[in-house]
Amino acid sequence: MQFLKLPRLLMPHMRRIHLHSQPLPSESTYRIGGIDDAVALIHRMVDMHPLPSIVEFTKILGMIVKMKYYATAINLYTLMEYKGVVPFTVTFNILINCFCHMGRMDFAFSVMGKIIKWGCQPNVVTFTTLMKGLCVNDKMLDALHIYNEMVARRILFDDVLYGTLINGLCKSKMGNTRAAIQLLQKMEGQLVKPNLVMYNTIVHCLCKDGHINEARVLCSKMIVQGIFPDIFTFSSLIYGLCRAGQRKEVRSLLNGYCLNNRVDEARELFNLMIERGEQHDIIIYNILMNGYCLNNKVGEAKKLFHRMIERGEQPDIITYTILMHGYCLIDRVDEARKLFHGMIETGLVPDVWSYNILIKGYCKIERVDEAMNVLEHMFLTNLVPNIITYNSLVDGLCKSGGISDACKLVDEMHYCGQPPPDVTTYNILLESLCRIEHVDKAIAFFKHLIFERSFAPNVWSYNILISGCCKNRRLDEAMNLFNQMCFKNLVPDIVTYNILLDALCNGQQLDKAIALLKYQIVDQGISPNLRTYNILINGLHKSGRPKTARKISQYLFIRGYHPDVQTYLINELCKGYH
DNA sequence: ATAGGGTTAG
Repeated sequence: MQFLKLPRLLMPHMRRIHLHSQPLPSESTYRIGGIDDAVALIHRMVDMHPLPSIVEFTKILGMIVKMKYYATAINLYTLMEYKGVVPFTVTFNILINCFCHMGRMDFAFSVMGKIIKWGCQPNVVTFTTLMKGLCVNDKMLDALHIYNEMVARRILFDDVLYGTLINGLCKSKMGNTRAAIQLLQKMEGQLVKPNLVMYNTIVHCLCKDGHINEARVLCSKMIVQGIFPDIFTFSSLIYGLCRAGQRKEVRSLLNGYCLNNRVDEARELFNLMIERGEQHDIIIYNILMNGYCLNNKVGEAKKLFHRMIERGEQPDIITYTILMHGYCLIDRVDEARKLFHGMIETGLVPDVWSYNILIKGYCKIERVDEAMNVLEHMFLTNLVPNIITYNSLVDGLCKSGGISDACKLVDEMHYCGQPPPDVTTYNILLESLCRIEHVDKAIAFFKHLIFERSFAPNVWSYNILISGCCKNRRLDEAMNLFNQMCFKNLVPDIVTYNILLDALCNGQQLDKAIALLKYQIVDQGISPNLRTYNILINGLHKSGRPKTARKISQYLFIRGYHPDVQTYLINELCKGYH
């Protein structure tokens, strides 16, 4: 792995900068140790007579950008221009890159005007930089427009431009991986050929989205073309196989785990890699171990853990956290704790994340006192808990019946605020109030929060209260809350509608439920989920209307919504949840 | 040689 880690060690500040063109009287080489050195150097250079060449200035600006000091780079450029340094295209490209990273696409575009003003020509790099900026700032349509603009200006595309575009397509909110694949296919007969970066980009996206089979097809294609998978390709595939079949919403409902049998395929791939002597590293071990943990095979994960140590790989903090999480998922928190101490013994310093896993674990098995002890331990080591730490504790306190302690903790957060409570903190309390105490108390507390603590409720907050009202058969109040949330421009989601549908079905108002489904859910473009299906069909069957149930099934089916065997199974598992 | 694409895990 030395090979891969090397570039990371070669940080910009380790480089030496040579001012061959205009040496200073005393020395011709500067050591740039950090951002301060770079800034100081530019300040000295702008006052030299004659001025050093623009190439030297641009080199240093480039280093500053690599250190991610975008605003600094821009300020220094302004100083340079003021002192009479004449920029060229490369300098402008750096500026555009800075503005893109700062999310200021308006300024990035204004640099284009500057380029023309200074008599320079934008080149393929200029456009690639702009395109990347538009992609990451979620303006994919404008990015495609850049592409057309380049065609009009007859600027030749190169592999980096295509790589940028492919990545943009894959990651855009439209999730257009298919378009990216099409673009790749179109390139095959062209001058610029698809390369490893482009394939890896698409394979990674396909795997993340769970389209593991398509990713494999693409891998075969790249091999046929003589492009061989590297460590990134393998890690994407292994990650994809570990997560295959795991639906995010279900995973969260089932407290993080959901079974699939493709982890074994992931392991086969891993073994294949090792047999072939491919490069592999700690990250691949971590991905696979996490796959085992999420699929209820902590034992396998632990075996892998020992194996990696035998092979001379040093587990890192993430390795330990993954294993700890695995044990917490099956409620073996003491095992997680042992690992935690083992980690400290090897000289690793636990971070907030690893503490949070332990705290969450103790809360889940209702040993909140020990969770609080862990919090104390965090304070002792001068680690600052984050909002997840506190929210886990608040939830734990609520679930073990200590709602008043939970309120106390939230008050502390509110008054001494490091960190202050967020909307999730309050939602946890509201949910608990609805469940344990009374919905009236929850609503009163809700109002208090809005007026006294300028609480900004979200859709989830309303869902909690609406559900609370419905469970107490107070449909009118539920509808009032529903209207209130719409009035606040909060858009009800499928969870909101499922709550209402459930209430209508329970209140024998099935025709209203059907109208809600047709005119407020489907017509508004909201996708019904499995739960929606189940609520309605069950409701209709219970009311002795099997014909209507079939009609509704058909209605949903022809619109592309249909449950399969697995979804029914999941529905059964998730009963009682919305 | 100064500018632009994929950095995967909790």
